[in-house]
Amino acid sequence: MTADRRSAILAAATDLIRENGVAAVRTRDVTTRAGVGIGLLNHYFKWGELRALAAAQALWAEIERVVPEAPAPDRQLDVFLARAFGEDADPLWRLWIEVTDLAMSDPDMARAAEGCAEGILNELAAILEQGAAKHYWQCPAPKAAALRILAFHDGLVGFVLTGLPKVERDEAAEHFKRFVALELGLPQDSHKA
Amino acid sequence: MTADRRSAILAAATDLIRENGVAAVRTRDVTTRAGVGIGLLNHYFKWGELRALAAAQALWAEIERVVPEAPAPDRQLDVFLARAFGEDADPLWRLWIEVTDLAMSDPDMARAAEGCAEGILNELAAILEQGAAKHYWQCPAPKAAALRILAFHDGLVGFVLTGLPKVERDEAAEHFKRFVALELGLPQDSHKA
DNA sequence: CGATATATTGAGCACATGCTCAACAAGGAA
DNA sequence: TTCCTTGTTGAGCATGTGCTCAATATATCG
Repeated sequence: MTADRRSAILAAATDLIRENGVAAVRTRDVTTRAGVGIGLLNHYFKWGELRALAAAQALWAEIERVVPEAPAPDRQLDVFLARAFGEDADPLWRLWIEVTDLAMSDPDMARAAEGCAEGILNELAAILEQGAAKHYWQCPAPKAAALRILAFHDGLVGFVLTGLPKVERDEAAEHFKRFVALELGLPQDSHKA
Repeated sequence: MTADRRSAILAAATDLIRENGVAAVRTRDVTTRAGVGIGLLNHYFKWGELRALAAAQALWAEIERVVPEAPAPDRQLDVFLARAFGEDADPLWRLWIEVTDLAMSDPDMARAAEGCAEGILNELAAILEQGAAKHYWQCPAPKAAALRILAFHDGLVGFVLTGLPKVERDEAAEHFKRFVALELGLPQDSHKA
Protein backbone atom coordinates (compact mmCIF):
# COMPACT_ATOMS: atom_id res chain seq x y z
CA MET A 1 0.00 0.00 0.00
CA THR A 2 1.49 3.31 -1.11
CA ALA A 3 0.19 5.50 1.74
CA ASP A 4 -2.76 3.85 3.43
CA ARG A 5 -5.46 4.41 0.83
CA ARG A 6 -8.00 3.24 3.37
CA SER A 7 -7.38 6.35 5.43
CA ALA A 8 -7.41 8.45 2.28
CA ILE A 9 -10.89 7.17 1.44
CA LEU A 10 -12.19 7.85 4.93
CA ALA A 11 -10.65 11.32 4.91
CA ALA A 12 -12.13 12.12 1.50
CA ALA A 13 -15.57 11.00 2.67
CA THR A 14 -15.25 13.15 5.79
CA ASP A 15 -14.25 16.22 3.79
CA LEU A 16 -17.06 15.78 1.28
CA ILE A 17 -19.62 15.36 4.04
CA ARG A 18 -18.39 18.54 5.70
CA GLU A 19 -18.71 20.37 2.40
CA ASN A 20 -21.99 19.01 1.10
CA GLY A 21 -23.80 17.16 3.86
CA VAL A 22 -24.28 13.44 4.30
CA ALA A 23 -27.13 12.85 1.88
CA ALA A 24 -25.41 14.50 -1.07
CA VAL A 25 -22.25 12.39 -1.01
CA ARG A 26 -21.96 9.34 -3.34
CA THR A 27 -19.42 6.54 -3.46
CA ARG A 28 -18.02 7.88 -6.74
CA ASP A 29 -17.54 11.34 -5.25
CA VAL A 30 -15.46 9.81 -2.49
CA THR A 31 -13.26 7.65 -4.69
CA THR A 32 -12.71 10.51 -7.14
CA ARG A 33 -11.72 12.87 -4.32
CA ALA A 34 -9.44 10.24 -2.82
CA GLY A 35 -7.88 9.59 -6.24
CA VAL A 36 -8.72 5.94 -6.02
CA GLY A 37 -10.67 3.33 -7.97
CA ILE A 38 -14.30 2.65 -7.18
CA GLY A 39 -13.55 -0.92 -6.24
CA LEU A 40 -11.21 0.02 -3.43
CA LEU A 41 -13.95 1.70 -1.45
CA ASN A 42 -15.96 -1.49 -1.48
CA HIS A 43 -12.86 -3.50 -0.67
CA TYR A 44 -12.27 -1.62 2.56
CA PHE A 45 -15.80 -0.56 3.54
CA LYS A 46 -19.46 -1.10 3.13
CA TRP A 47 -20.91 2.23 2.10
CA GLY A 48 -23.26 2.49 5.04
CA GLU A 49 -20.44 1.98 7.53
CA LEU A 50 -18.07 4.35 5.78
CA ARG A 51 -20.74 7.01 5.63
CA ALA A 52 -21.50 6.68 9.33
CA LEU A 53 -17.80 6.72 10.24
CA ALA A 54 -17.14 9.75 8.07
CA ALA A 55 -20.23 11.56 9.35
CA ALA A 56 -19.05 11.09 12.93
CA GLN A 57 -15.58 12.38 12.05
CA ALA A 58 -17.12 15.33 10.22
CA LEU A 59 -19.23 16.11 13.28
CA TRP A 60 -16.22 16.06 15.58
CA ALA A 61 -14.27 18.25 13.18
CA GLU A 62 -17.11 20.80 13.07
CA ILE A 63 -17.45 20.71 16.82
CA GLU A 64 -13.76 21.42 17.29
CA ARG A 65 -13.96 24.23 14.77
CA VAL A 66 -16.96 25.88 16.42
CA VAL A 67 -16.38 25.15 20.09
CA PRO A 68 -12.96 26.45 21.03
CA GLU A 69 -11.19 25.64 24.24
CA ALA A 70 -11.16 28.51 26.69
CA PRO A 71 -9.27 29.01 29.94
CA ALA A 72 -12.13 29.30 32.44
CA PRO A 73 -15.62 27.82 32.40
CA ASP A 74 -17.33 31.21 32.45
CA ARG A 75 -15.34 32.29 29.41
CA GLN A 76 -16.26 29.03 27.70
CA LEU A 77 -19.91 29.66 28.40
CA ASP A 78 -19.56 33.22 27.13
CA VAL A 79 -18.12 31.94 23.88
CA PHE A 80 -20.78 29.27 23.64
CA LEU A 81 -23.54 31.82 24.11
CA ALA A 82 -21.99 34.23 21.64
CA ARG A 83 -21.45 31.69 18.87
CA ALA A 84 -24.41 29.41 19.42
CA PHE A 85 -26.49 31.04 16.70
CA GLY A 86 -23.83 32.56 14.48
CA GLU A 87 -23.80 31.61 10.81
CA ASP A 88 -20.38 30.25 11.49
CA ALA A 89 -21.95 27.34 13.32
CA ASP A 90 -24.49 26.54 10.61
CA PRO A 91 -22.52 23.72 8.99
CA LEU A 92 -22.29 21.98 12.34
CA TRP A 93 -25.99 22.19 13.08
CA ARG A 94 -27.06 21.32 9.55
CA LEU A 95 -24.91 18.25 9.80
CA TRP A 96 -26.27 17.47 13.24
CA ILE A 97 -29.87 17.66 12.04
CA GLU A 98 -29.11 15.48 9.06
CA VAL A 99 -27.27 12.89 11.12
CA THR A 100 -29.90 12.61 13.83
CA ASP A 101 -32.59 12.29 11.16
CA LEU A 102 -30.68 9.51 9.42
CA ALA A 103 -29.98 7.84 12.77
CA MET A 104 -33.71 7.18 13.15
CA SER A 105 -33.58 4.64 10.31
CA ASP A 106 -29.87 3.80 10.04
CA PRO A 107 -28.35 1.81 12.93
CA ASP A 108 -24.79 2.45 11.75
CA MET A 109 -25.38 6.18 11.80
CA ALA A 110 -27.05 5.95 15.19
CA ARG A 111 -24.09 4.10 16.65
CA ALA A 112 -21.61 6.54 15.15
CA ALA A 113 -23.50 9.62 16.36
CA GLU A 114 -23.98 8.25 19.89
CA GLY A 115 -20.50 9.23 20.94
CA CYS A 116 -20.87 12.76 19.60
CA ALA A 117 -24.13 13.35 21.41
CA GLU A 118 -22.87 12.03 24.72
CA GLY A 119 -19.60 13.87 24.25
CA ILE A 120 -21.23 17.26 23.74
CA LEU A 121 -23.56 16.65 26.65
CA ASN A 122 -20.74 15.68 28.98
CA GLU A 123 -18.54 18.57 27.87
CA LEU A 124 -21.26 21.09 28.61
CA ALA A 125 -22.08 19.37 31.89
CA ALA A 126 -18.43 19.60 32.88
CA ILE A 127 -18.34 23.32 32.14
CA LEU A 128 -21.47 23.86 34.17
CA GLU A 129 -20.10 21.86 37.06
CA GLN A 130 -16.77 23.68 37.08
CA GLY A 131 -18.48 27.06 36.95
CA ALA A 132 -20.72 26.07 39.85
CA ALA A 133 -17.72 24.90 41.85
CA LYS A 134 -16.12 28.32 41.35
CA HIS A 135 -19.40 30.00 42.27
CA TYR A 136 -19.77 31.68 38.88
CA TRP A 137 -23.32 30.36 38.90
CA GLN A 138 -25.54 27.76 40.54
CA CYS A 139 -26.06 24.32 39.07
CA PRO A 140 -27.06 21.53 41.43
CA ALA A 141 -27.56 18.99 38.60
CA PRO A 142 -25.08 19.74 35.80
CA LYS A 143 -26.01 16.83 33.56
CA ALA A 144 -29.71 17.57 33.71
CA ALA A 145 -29.10 21.27 33.17
CA ALA A 146 -26.83 20.53 30.22
CA LEU A 147 -29.54 18.34 28.75
CA ARG A 148 -32.13 21.09 29.05
CA ILE A 149 -29.82 23.72 27.63
CA LEU A 150 -28.89 21.52 24.68
CA ALA A 151 -32.52 20.61 24.06
CA PHE A 152 -33.56 24.24 24.01
CA HIS A 153 -30.65 25.08 21.78
CA ASP A 154 -31.39 22.22 19.38
CA GLY A 155 -34.99 23.29 19.09
CA LEU A 156 -34.13 26.91 18.41
CA VAL A 157 -31.41 26.02 15.93
CA GLY A 158 -33.89 23.86 14.07
CA PHE A 159 -36.26 26.81 13.85
CA VAL A 160 -33.54 29.15 12.63
CA LEU A 161 -32.17 26.76 10.00
CA THR A 162 -35.47 25.48 8.65
CA GLY A 163 -37.55 28.62 9.10
CA LEU A 164 -40.29 26.39 10.57
CA PRO A 165 -41.44 28.54 12.22
CA LYS A 166 -39.50 31.56 11.05
CA VAL A 167 -37.14 32.89 13.75
CA GLU A 168 -34.36 35.45 13.37
CA ARG A 169 -30.89 34.57 14.57
CA ASP A 170 -30.56 37.40 17.09
CA GLU A 171 -34.05 36.70 18.40
CA ALA A 172 -33.11 33.08 18.96
CA ALA A 173 -29.83 34.13 20.59
CA GLU A 174 -31.74 36.35 23.02
CA HIS A 175 -34.17 33.59 23.96
CA PHE A 176 -31.23 31.31 24.51
CA LYS A 177 -29.21 33.67 26.69
CA ARG A 178 -32.32 34.35 28.72
CA PHE A 179 -32.91 30.66 29.27
CA VAL A 180 -29.33 29.88 30.23
CA ALA A 181 -29.30 32.78 32.69
CA LEU A 182 -32.51 31.50 34.22
CA GLU A 183 -31.23 27.96 34.36
CA LEU A 184 -28.04 28.98 36.17
CA GLY A 185 -29.61 31.49 38.51
CA LEU A 186 -27.89 34.46 36.90
CA PRO A 187 -29.14 38.03 36.42
CA GLN A 188 -31.13 38.50 33.22
CA ASP A 189 -28.89 40.87 31.25
CA SER A 190 -25.59 39.07 31.35
CA HIS A 191 -24.77 35.84 33.10
CA LYS A 192 -21.93 37.56 34.87
CA ALA A 193 -22.23 40.33 37.50
CA MET B 1 -64.06 10.99 -14.16
CA THR B 2 -65.54 8.24 -12.00
CA ALA B 3 -64.96 9.80 -8.57
CA ASP B 4 -62.22 12.41 -8.71
CA ARG B 5 -59.18 10.22 -8.99
CA ARG B 6 -57.00 13.27 -8.35
CA SER B 7 -58.31 13.43 -4.78
CA ALA B 8 -57.92 9.68 -4.49
CA ILE B 9 -54.25 9.97 -5.38
CA LEU B 10 -53.65 12.76 -2.89
CA ALA B 11 -55.52 10.85 -0.19
CA ALA B 12 -53.54 7.68 -0.88
CA ALA B 13 -50.27 9.61 -0.68
CA THR B 14 -51.36 11.18 2.61
CA ASP B 15 -52.30 7.83 4.12
CA LEU B 16 -49.07 6.18 3.05
CA ILE B 17 -47.00 9.02 4.45
CA ARG B 18 -48.82 8.74 7.76
CA GLU B 19 -48.12 5.01 7.80
CA ASN B 20 -44.53 4.92 6.59
CA GLY B 21 -43.07 8.41 6.64
CA VAL B 22 -42.28 10.69 3.75
CA ALA B 23 -39.00 9.19 2.58
CA ALA B 24 -40.35 5.66 2.28
CA VAL B 25 -43.24 6.43 -0.06
CA ARG B 26 -42.79 5.93 -3.85
CA THR B 27 -44.97 6.95 -6.77
CA ARG B 28 -45.87 3.33 -7.44
CA ASP B 29 -46.98 2.82 -3.83
CA VAL B 30 -49.35 5.74 -4.19
CA THR B 31 -50.89 4.69 -7.50
CA THR B 32 -51.27 1.12 -6.30
CA ARG B 33 -52.98 2.26 -3.09
CA ALA B 34 -55.21 4.62 -5.05
CA GLY B 35 -56.08 1.83 -7.50
CA VAL B 36 -54.91 3.93 -10.39
CA GLY B 37 -52.40 3.75 -13.25
CA ILE B 38 -48.91 5.16 -12.80
CA GLY B 39 -49.45 7.67 -15.57
CA LEU B 40 -52.32 9.37 -13.83
CA LEU B 41 -50.18 10.53 -10.93
CA ASN B 42 -47.88 12.31 -13.35
CA HIS B 43 -50.86 13.67 -15.24
CA TYR B 44 -52.20 15.47 -12.17
CA PHE B 45 -49.01 16.14 -10.17
CA LYS B 46 -45.29 16.44 -10.17
CA TRP B 47 -44.04 14.05 -7.55
CA GLY B 48 -42.29 16.71 -5.49
CA GLU B 49 -45.44 18.79 -5.25
CA LEU B 50 -47.69 15.86 -4.46
CA ARG B 51 -45.33 14.69 -1.77
CA ALA B 52 -45.21 18.11 -0.15
CA LEU B 53 -48.98 18.48 -0.33
CA ALA B 54 -49.55 15.04 1.12
CA ALA B 55 -46.95 15.56 3.83
CA ALA B 56 -48.68 18.75 4.94
CA GLN B 57 -52.05 16.98 5.03
CA ALA B 58 -50.52 14.10 6.95
CA LEU B 59 -49.06 16.55 9.46
CA TRP B 60 -52.39 18.26 10.00
CA ALA B 61 -54.12 14.92 10.40
CA GLU B 62 -51.59 13.83 13.03
CA ILE B 63 -51.89 17.14 14.82
CA GLU B 64 -55.65 16.81 15.02
CA ARG B 65 -55.31 13.25 16.28
CA VAL B 66 -52.81 14.14 19.00
CA VAL B 67 -53.92 17.62 20.04
CA PRO B 68 -57.55 17.43 21.13
CA GLU B 69 -59.77 20.40 21.63
CA ALA B 70 -60.52 21.11 25.25
CA PRO B 71 -62.97 23.48 26.92
CA ALA B 72 -60.63 25.76 28.87
CA PRO B 73 -57.04 26.81 28.19
CA ASP B 74 -55.71 25.33 31.42
CA ARG B 75 -57.22 21.97 30.53
CA GLN B 76 -55.73 22.25 27.07
CA LEU B 77 -52.32 22.90 28.56
CA ASP B 78 -52.78 20.00 30.97
CA VAL B 79 -53.53 17.70 28.07
CA PHE B 80 -50.62 19.09 26.11
CA LEU B 81 -48.24 18.48 28.99
CA ALA B 82 -49.59 15.01 29.61
CA ARG B 83 -49.42 13.85 26.00
CA ALA B 84 -46.38 15.74 24.79
CA PHE B 85 -44.03 12.79 25.25
CA GLY B 86 -46.42 9.87 25.04
CA GLU B 87 -45.72 7.17 22.45
CA ASP B 88 -49.06 8.09 21.01
CA ALA B 89 -47.55 11.28 19.64
CA ASP B 90 -44.48 9.60 18.10
CA PRO B 91 -45.87 9.42 14.55
CA LEU B 92 -46.51 13.14 14.61
CA TRP B 93 -43.01 14.05 15.79
CA ARG B 94 -41.27 11.55 13.55
CA LEU B 95 -43.11 13.08 10.65
CA TRP B 96 -42.29 16.57 11.86
CA ILE B 97 -38.59 15.80 12.08
CA GLU B 98 -38.61 14.25 8.62
CA VAL B 99 -40.50 17.15 7.07
CA THR B 100 -38.34 19.89 8.60
CA ASP B 101 -35.24 18.01 7.51
CA LEU B 102 -36.52 17.72 3.94
CA ALA B 103 -37.61 21.35 3.99
CA MET B 104 -33.96 22.40 4.26
CA SER B 105 -33.34 21.22 0.70
CA ASP B 106 -36.85 21.00 -0.82
CA PRO B 107 -38.63 24.34 -1.41
CA ASP B 108 -41.99 22.64 -2.05
CA MET B 109 -41.78 20.89 1.29
CA ALA B 110 -40.71 24.10 3.01
CA ARG B 111 -43.70 25.98 1.59
CA ALA B 112 -46.09 23.20 2.56
CA ALA B 113 -44.77 22.91 6.11
CA GLU B 114 -44.76 26.66 6.70
CA GLY B 115 -48.48 26.73 7.44
CA CYS B 116 -48.22 23.85 9.90
CA ALA B 117 -45.41 25.45 11.85
CA GLU B 118 -47.08 28.84 12.08
CA GLY B 119 -50.39 27.16 12.88
CA ILE B 120 -49.04 25.22 15.83
CA LEU B 121 -47.19 28.26 17.11
CA ASN B 122 -50.27 30.47 16.92
CA GLU B 123 -52.50 27.85 18.49
CA LEU B 124 -50.22 27.49 21.49
CA ALA B 125 -49.81 31.26 21.72
CA ALA B 126 -53.59 31.63 21.77
CA ILE B 127 -53.90 29.13 24.60
CA LEU B 128 -51.22 30.92 26.58
CA GLU B 129 -52.88 34.27 26.01
CA GLN B 130 -56.32 33.02 27.04
CA GLY B 131 -54.94 31.41 30.17
CA ALA B 132 -53.15 34.62 31.08
CA ALA B 133 -56.33 36.64 30.52
CA LYS B 134 -58.12 34.33 32.95
CA HIS B 135 -55.21 34.59 35.43
CA TYR B 136 -54.44 30.90 35.32
CA TRP B 137 -50.83 31.94 34.78
CA GLN B 138 -48.68 34.87 33.69
CA CYS B 139 -47.61 35.37 30.11
CA PRO B 140 -46.76 38.90 29.00
CA ALA B 141 -45.55 37.78 25.54
CA PRO B 142 -47.57 34.76 24.43
CA LYS B 143 -45.99 34.37 20.99
CA ALA B 144 -42.46 34.51 22.34
CA ALA B 145 -43.34 32.13 25.16
CA ALA B 146 -44.98 29.74 22.73
CA LEU B 147 -41.86 29.83 20.58
CA ARG B 148 -39.65 28.99 23.55
CA ILE B 149 -41.91 26.21 24.73
CA LEU B 150 -42.10 24.66 21.28
CA ALA B 151 -38.34 24.96 20.82
CA PHE B 152 -37.69 23.22 24.12
CA HIS B 153 -40.25 20.58 23.26
CA ASP B 154 -38.82 20.01 19.78
CA GLY B 155 -35.35 19.60 21.19
CA LEU B 156 -36.42 17.11 23.82
CA VAL B 157 -38.58 15.14 21.40
CA GLY B 158 -35.60 14.89 19.08
CA PHE B 159 -33.53 13.46 21.93
CA VAL B 160 -36.23 10.96 22.88
CA LEU B 161 -36.89 9.76 19.34
CA THR B 162 -33.29 9.56 18.17
CA GLY B 163 -31.67 8.60 21.45
CA LEU B 164 -29.01 11.24 20.73
CA PRO B 165 -28.40 11.72 23.54
CA LYS B 166 -30.41 9.00 25.25
CA VAL B 167 -33.30 10.42 27.28
CA GLU B 168 -36.18 8.53 28.83
CA ARG B 169 -39.72 9.65 28.05
CA ASP B 170 -40.74 10.38 31.62
CA GLU B 171 -37.50 12.20 32.26
CA ALA B 172 -38.15 14.39 29.23
CA ALA B 173 -41.73 14.95 30.35
CA GLU B 174 -40.49 16.13 33.74
CA HIS B 175 -38.01 18.56 32.23
CA PHE B 176 -40.76 19.87 30.01
CA LYS B 177 -43.29 20.39 32.77
CA ARG B 178 -40.62 22.17 34.80
CA PHE B 179 -39.80 24.41 31.87
CA VAL B 180 -43.41 25.32 31.16
CA ALA B 181 -44.08 26.00 34.83
CA LEU B 182 -41.06 28.28 34.98
CA GLU B 183 -42.08 30.04 31.79
CA LEU B 184 -45.59 30.74 33.04
CA GLY B 185 -44.67 31.67 36.59
CA LEU B 186 -46.36 28.63 38.10
CA PRO B 187 -45.35 26.58 41.15
CA GLN B 188 -42.91 23.78 40.34
CA ASP B 189 -45.02 20.71 41.08
CA SER B 190 -48.10 21.41 39.05
CA HIS B 191 -48.86 24.43 36.94
CA LYS B 192 -52.07 24.93 38.87
CA ALA B 193 -52.47 25.83 42.56
C1' DC C 1 14.62 -13.80 -12.17
C1' DG C 2 10.25 -16.18 -11.38
C1' DA C 3 6.45 -17.16 -8.43
C1' DT C 4 3.21 -15.97 -5.32
C1' DA C 5 0.45 -12.85 -2.69
C1' DT C 6 -1.56 -8.60 -2.14
C1' DA C 7 -3.39 -4.17 -3.71
C1' DT C 8 -6.03 -1.81 -7.09
C1' DT C 9 -8.85 -0.87 -11.11
C1' DG C 10 -13.26 0.31 -13.59
C1' DA C 11 -16.51 -1.48 -17.04
C1' DG C 12 -20.53 -3.36 -16.21
C1' DC C 13 -24.35 -5.38 -13.44
C1' DA C 14 -28.54 -5.13 -10.64
C1' DC C 15 -31.71 -2.62 -8.91
C1' DA C 16 -34.47 1.43 -7.87
C1' DT C 17 -37.44 5.15 -9.32
C1' DG C 18 -39.60 9.37 -11.52
C1' DC C 19 -41.60 10.13 -15.70
C1' DT C 20 -42.95 9.63 -20.94
C1' DC C 21 -45.97 8.60 -24.50
C1' DA C 22 -48.36 5.81 -27.76
C1' DA C 23 -52.35 3.41 -27.12
C1' DC C 24 -56.88 2.69 -25.35
C1' DA C 25 -61.54 3.67 -23.06
C1' DA C 26 -65.62 6.41 -22.15
C1' DG C 27 -68.73 9.96 -22.68
C1' DG C 28 -70.91 13.38 -25.31
C1' DA C 29 -71.93 16.19 -29.56
C1' DA C 30 -73.18 16.22 -34.36
C1' DT D 1 -72.84 5.86 -35.96
C1' DT D 2 -68.76 8.74 -36.31
C1' DC D 3 -65.74 11.91 -34.43
C1' DC D 4 -63.61 14.38 -30.93
C1' DT D 5 -62.36 15.42 -26.24
C1' DT D 6 -61.01 13.92 -22.01
C1' DG D 7 -59.52 10.55 -18.79
C1' DT D 8 -56.59 6.61 -18.11
C1' DT D 9 -53.16 2.98 -18.70
C1' DG D 10 -48.53 0.68 -18.08
C1' DA D 11 -44.52 -1.02 -20.67
C1' DG D 12 -40.56 1.07 -21.20
C1' DC D 13 -37.11 4.90 -20.93
C1' DA D 14 -33.56 7.74 -18.63
C1' DT D 15 -31.10 8.30 -14.89
C1' DG D 16 -28.80 7.45 -10.68
C1' DT D 17 -26.16 4.51 -7.60
C1' DG D 18 -24.09 0.70 -4.64
C1' DC D 19 -21.43 -3.05 -5.59
C1' DT D 20 -19.08 -7.18 -8.28
C1' DC D 21 -15.36 -9.43 -10.27
C1' DA D 22 -12.19 -10.61 -13.81
C1' DA D 23 -8.18 -8.30 -15.11
C1' DT D 24 -4.10 -5.83 -14.01
C1' DA D 25 -0.42 -3.62 -11.37
C1' DT D 26 2.63 -3.79 -7.48
C1' DA D 27 5.11 -5.72 -3.73
C1' DT D 28 7.37 -9.62 -1.41
C1' DC D 29 9.82 -13.76 -1.02
C1' DG D 30 12.87 -17.75 -2.46
